[in-house]
Amino acid sequence: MPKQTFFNLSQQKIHTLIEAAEKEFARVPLFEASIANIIKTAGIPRGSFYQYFEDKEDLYSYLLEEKLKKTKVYFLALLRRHNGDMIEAMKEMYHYFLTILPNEEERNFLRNALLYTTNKVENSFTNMFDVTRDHTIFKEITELIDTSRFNINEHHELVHVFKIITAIAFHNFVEKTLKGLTDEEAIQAFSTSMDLIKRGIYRQ
Amino acid sequence: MPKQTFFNLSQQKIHTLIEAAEKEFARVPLFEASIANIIKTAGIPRGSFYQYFEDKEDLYSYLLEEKLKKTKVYFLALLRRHNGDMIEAMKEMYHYFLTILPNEEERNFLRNALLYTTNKVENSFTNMFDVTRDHTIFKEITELIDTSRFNINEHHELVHVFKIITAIAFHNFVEKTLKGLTDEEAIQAFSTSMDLIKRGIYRQ
DNA sequence: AATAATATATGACAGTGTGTCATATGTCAA
DNA sequence: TTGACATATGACACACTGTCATATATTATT
Repeated sequence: MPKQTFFNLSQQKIHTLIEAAEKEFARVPLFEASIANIIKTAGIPRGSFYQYFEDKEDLYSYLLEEKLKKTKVYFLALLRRHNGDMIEAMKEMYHYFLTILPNEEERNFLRNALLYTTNKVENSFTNMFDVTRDHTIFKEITELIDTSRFNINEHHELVHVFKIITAIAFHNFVEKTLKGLTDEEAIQAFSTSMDLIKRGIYRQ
Repeated sequence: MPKQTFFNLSQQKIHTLIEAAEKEFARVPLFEASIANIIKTAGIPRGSFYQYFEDKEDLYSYLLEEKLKKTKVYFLALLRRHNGDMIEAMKEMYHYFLTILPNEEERNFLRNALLYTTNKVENSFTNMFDVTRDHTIFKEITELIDTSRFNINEHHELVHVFKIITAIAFHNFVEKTLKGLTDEEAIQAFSTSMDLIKRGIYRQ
């Protein structure tokens, strides 16, 4: 978490800094990103950076979490729109990330995050469902989900269902990027996988 | 790929170098690993390292691929033992990685690989099934798998099934590590997920 | 055996980046 | 006006990387 000093900064300065950081993290993945570059772009002295943040990762985690928060909100909206059909909501989410994301920089940032810190991102997303962490959000989500649709015995299996769906979604995204699949191919592959787990992969 | 010069080295020297590298990559994830450390442990001059490898990643990828090769062979053996039941084979594989892996260093190496280069590892594993890459291995595997068990229409859906299973396995491993779950909890969670996708998550 | 051609070894060095710290400057309450 | 505290700044020590000129070994050629 950034230090209080950072949050005390003027809106203007915060904005400049975040812009500079996003640019750098869109250019290269975290491990290649350099503080030197960020402060050069933002026009602040080296010492100041360490006044605001612990280190590179501190700043990165902050940006990432902010983006994930928005993503979660968006997912909730999708869930509502699809009357609690988790899989349909996720399909649209996937589609959104592939084709509708606004600008190049945003897409590159996401790409770098997913390719090089997959576990961090995936886990943060998955944890939307984790009861032990945040009761309110869990309740909000589970209320939205149409569990009658699911073939589950106990309520806690719902968490597993969500994890399965996201694990597959992330896997597909990574594969798409690494193999250079087209958006259509990726969406098609994801749909196939979703259909498979819907109906079950073993014969009844 | 390491340069020819590396492979021309004496068995002794190769062994020392690999030992040193494995130690370093078990200590920290790739991005924190330092060549300086490896050459110090191996007792070779800096210049020599660059005579053998392109850079840090070159050496790392080589080690990882070697380990993955062995893993794939092991998985094939498991598949045979379980008469082509992919899910049972994967359950045992998961169990093997969690509890039977020989020594601490091996476990840490794996841990760092899976937490920080998940996509690389996961994809290499998944590609066992990729027809476009290596026909022979694909054939060998598909012949082992008892497809009659599966609820699939076309043969290519088999690839999806494998991807789904591995995606979930990797996800669970990462989650186990990050949340510090016990081996039993992790195996239990994985089993639950497998059972869910076997029977299908949607009501028929 | 002498020489040339080629492969390998070595460590000094320039370049780049990180995190720290002593010092300077600003802010605000007593 | 002063002191206490918060913030800003850039020089610096340290760590690591990749390269290159030079030294040495190996093999082929006459």
